[in-house]
Amino acid sequence: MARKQGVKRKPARLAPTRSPAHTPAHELTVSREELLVGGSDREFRALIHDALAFTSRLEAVRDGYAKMIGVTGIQYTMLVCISVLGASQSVTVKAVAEHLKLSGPFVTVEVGKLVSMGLVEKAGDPSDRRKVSLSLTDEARARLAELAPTQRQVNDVHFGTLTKSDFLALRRMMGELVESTDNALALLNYLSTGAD
Amino acid sequence: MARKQGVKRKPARLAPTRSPAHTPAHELTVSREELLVGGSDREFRALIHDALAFTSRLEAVRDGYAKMIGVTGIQYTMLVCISVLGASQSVTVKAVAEHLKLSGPFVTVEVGKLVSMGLVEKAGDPSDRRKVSLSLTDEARARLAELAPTQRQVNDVHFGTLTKSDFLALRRMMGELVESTDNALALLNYLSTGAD
DNA sequence: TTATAATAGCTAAGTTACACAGCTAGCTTG
DNA sequence: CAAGCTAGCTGTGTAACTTAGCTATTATAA
Repeated sequence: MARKQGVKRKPARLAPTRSPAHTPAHELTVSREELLVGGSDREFRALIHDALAFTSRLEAVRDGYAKMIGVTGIQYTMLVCISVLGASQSVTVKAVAEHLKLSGPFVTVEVGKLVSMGLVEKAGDPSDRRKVSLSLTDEARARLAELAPTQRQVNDVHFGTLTKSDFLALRRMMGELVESTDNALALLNYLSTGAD
Repeated sequence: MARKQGVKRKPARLAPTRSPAHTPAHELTVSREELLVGGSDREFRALIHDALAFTSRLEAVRDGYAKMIGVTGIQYTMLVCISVLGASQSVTVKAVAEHLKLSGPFVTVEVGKLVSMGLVEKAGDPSDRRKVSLSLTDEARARLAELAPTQRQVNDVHFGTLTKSDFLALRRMMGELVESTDNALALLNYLSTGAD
């Protein structure tokens, strides 16, 4: 308030710190007994931390693949999404947006870039002319295909510690976690608006 | 080039699509037998998909907490980081950057905002005056603390499907996965520059 | 049949979360 | 004390989003 910045170029020397007296009494961030170890949520916090670190790296890997074929991370994701959805249905902008939980306009813009790069084709839907039907070009399919050997090597290293039963358990847990995630989000929304 | 935009308002009608003839022959993205089910990487892809969805939601939850105490997601993360690291050491900008794998300048800027919000204090380090020592203000600690009841409820729902042994297994796997992640990233980097 | 909603997509204009290059202040060492 | 290192800062750029609001088309109700 009283302090203006920009007046003096060199910042005032900071006062020396007092020693950190820290009462480490974090409050618990979970209460289910299954998730506490020795009454502490330390392991749980560590799990969250690791999970975040893990997928941040997962995204880094994805960005690497993306770069290899000359697109950005989200564009790569959209290419794969169009490829997957396209196997069973006509792919609209809206379908991509919903599947990736992105806004329609954002998909429009990024798909537009992919079109001008020659990686995606837009076709009108004869039955509903508001819709556009998205598909990969042969070029896009080729680029995706040439990534596969790299992906195999990288994934084999990345997931090299998992046993078969680890894999199956992880697969199951992730599925369950994703499902309960919407409930958690809804609860948070309720708590942060209704209550508080 | 030849095409100007803005000249015609209505875009040319798109040609109707050909039906999607899709050869679904995706190439495998893993080769370790432990990660294949019936010779297919479908389950593996689904796992990756779920993992990404899971942490995207985890981040949404985090953003929700952040909003409740009036900061952005990354600022909330930095507050928690300063709190955790501060319990055992003097926290520098660099320490936060390394722990969260962010660039130093980014931490500088965001911490600066937290300082002007009155949530973080910067103090000079008497033993090395290049360093600044970061700590939470009482206000910040109070805001974090008032979040805990919400977090407990949300996390109990979010992770309500995990049994104790699930939790422990997940914790172990995540730890392993995070470790091998650096190797995977290094391999990818090698493959995408050295080779290819 | 005409209003009138909906719906699909698009354009424009932000915002947030980052990174990198390059700078200065302070430390260290020959 | 000059060279070189390190911590932090400033400035600038980019990727990844969002919301508001528009148009074209389709569905619906009066």
